Amino acid sequence: MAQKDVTGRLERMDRLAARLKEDTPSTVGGLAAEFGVSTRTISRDLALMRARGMPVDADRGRAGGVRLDHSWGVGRLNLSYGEAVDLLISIAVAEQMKSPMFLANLGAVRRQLIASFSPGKRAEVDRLKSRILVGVTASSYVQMGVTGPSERVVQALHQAFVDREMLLIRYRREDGRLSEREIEPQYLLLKYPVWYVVAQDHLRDAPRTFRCDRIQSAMRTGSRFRLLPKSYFASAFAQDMQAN
Amino acid sequence: MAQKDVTGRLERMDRLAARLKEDTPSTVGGLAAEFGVSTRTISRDLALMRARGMPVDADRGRAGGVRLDHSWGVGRLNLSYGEAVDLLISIAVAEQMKSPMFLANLGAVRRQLIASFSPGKRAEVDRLKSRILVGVTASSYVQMGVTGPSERVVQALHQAFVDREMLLIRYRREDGRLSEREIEPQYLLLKYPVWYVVAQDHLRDAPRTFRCDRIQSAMRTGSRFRLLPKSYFASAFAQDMQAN
DNA sequence: GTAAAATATGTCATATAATGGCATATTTGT
DNA sequence: ACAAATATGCCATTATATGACATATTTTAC
Repeated sequence: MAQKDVTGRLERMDRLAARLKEDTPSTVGGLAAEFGVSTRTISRDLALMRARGMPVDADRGRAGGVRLDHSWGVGRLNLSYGEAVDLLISIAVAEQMKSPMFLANLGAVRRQLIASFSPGKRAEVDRLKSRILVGVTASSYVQMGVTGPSERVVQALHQAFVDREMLLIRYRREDGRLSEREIEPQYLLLKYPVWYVVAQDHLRDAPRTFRCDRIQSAMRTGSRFRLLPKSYFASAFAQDMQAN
Repeated sequence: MAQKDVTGRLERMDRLAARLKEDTPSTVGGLAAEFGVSTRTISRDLALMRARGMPVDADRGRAGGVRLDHSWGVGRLNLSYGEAVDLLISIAVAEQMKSPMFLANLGAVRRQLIASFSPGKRAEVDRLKSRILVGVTASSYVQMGVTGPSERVVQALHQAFVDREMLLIRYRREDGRLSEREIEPQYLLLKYPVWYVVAQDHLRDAPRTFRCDRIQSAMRTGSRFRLLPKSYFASAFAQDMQAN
């Protein structure tokens, strides 16, 4: 049944940790029987886990037992760089959206997430975060005309924004006409529920703002651009210059 | 410098994993020197890490070396139950808000999070999630009058909602008058940016909806309530009965 | 095309660590 | 007072990890 070939102790400690997380009452004796080792060994394993920072609680005496402190590690996530960045930014955006329900514990998550980056990456993520702005909520008039943007467009825009890559887009202007442009997605602006791209437009060589749900298609070009200061786009941020 | 007393191999493997995550070029020989063990030992450690699921990549030949696959575990989070629940729910809400920027990778995070729960907890969280509804965005008229709800109120409400505890609130009605009530916070409804509590009101023994930012103070009572079906609150959800 | 630099894996003797079986101290509920 | 639990020390025994060496394989630089 149980595969015993993976190098005994590590394997057992993993299973022990998983077992403790289940939050069912356990005693050293019971665990020993379950894992087919002596109680002395389980005791030693638990001591080791404590030494390695797991808050293993134990009650002595009758009806005692071993538990994992309730505050600890029910969920253990292993995030790739992309996932970590998206999560961090989503939390930052949510916090700026001032609708604080369920955000109480997310500050702690954000801090943990930031701490897990190396200093270099941390600076990179900070820079990224500072390029996302949250403005006032869109007017009812604008909201009427909102259509969910296509998934493929969002995907391409997202990647290009993160990687600072130029983007070829087909854009439907307010008057309904289509135009094709090459843009540098410098900033993103959320006026819920609408996202805008604040970009340098290569067609006119001037700053312009695009509504994401009006972008018909987007293709990455592969060539990167240099960041321009917010002041260059001042007009785009008009009433929204509150954000960090 | 380095503490060698913690039980050799586990400690070394931890440090090795941390070292690989730093993403600086490494070779088996270099690591062996760094950790003061033989190359054979490092090789064995790496093999073990692979067996345990870490994607350790290796290039043979000149200028080869060992790396951690880029898709893997930059950020490692250890979430308490409360944090995991809040995160999960926030992601679920964000996904329902149909503003998909930066949500691309969050599906994967959500799945990982769900997988980390035991089946019992999972059912519990599902039930919780189904008690949160996302409706249409608030009208401009309503948005004008929005004030950020007090942090303490949100905290208490949040806890009471999660724990299904009755709540004593002081509520400022639309006409400005204050009233004191005992409510059962059964459902939460987000019409961005405003949260509503859909509750059973003990004062009138009838369903009522409260705007969170109008709640002046909230105090938990400690006694729990039983869930009522959505149909009981049908009127409250009027035009918003889209959500899960 | 060959040599050098890297990983990968096998084997064996040996050093080290893990284990079980005690014994004993301590806590705690009945 | 007793029983049931954790906590820890000690020691002989066993299992595992380690290093040294050997060899195969892959890749790049020259």
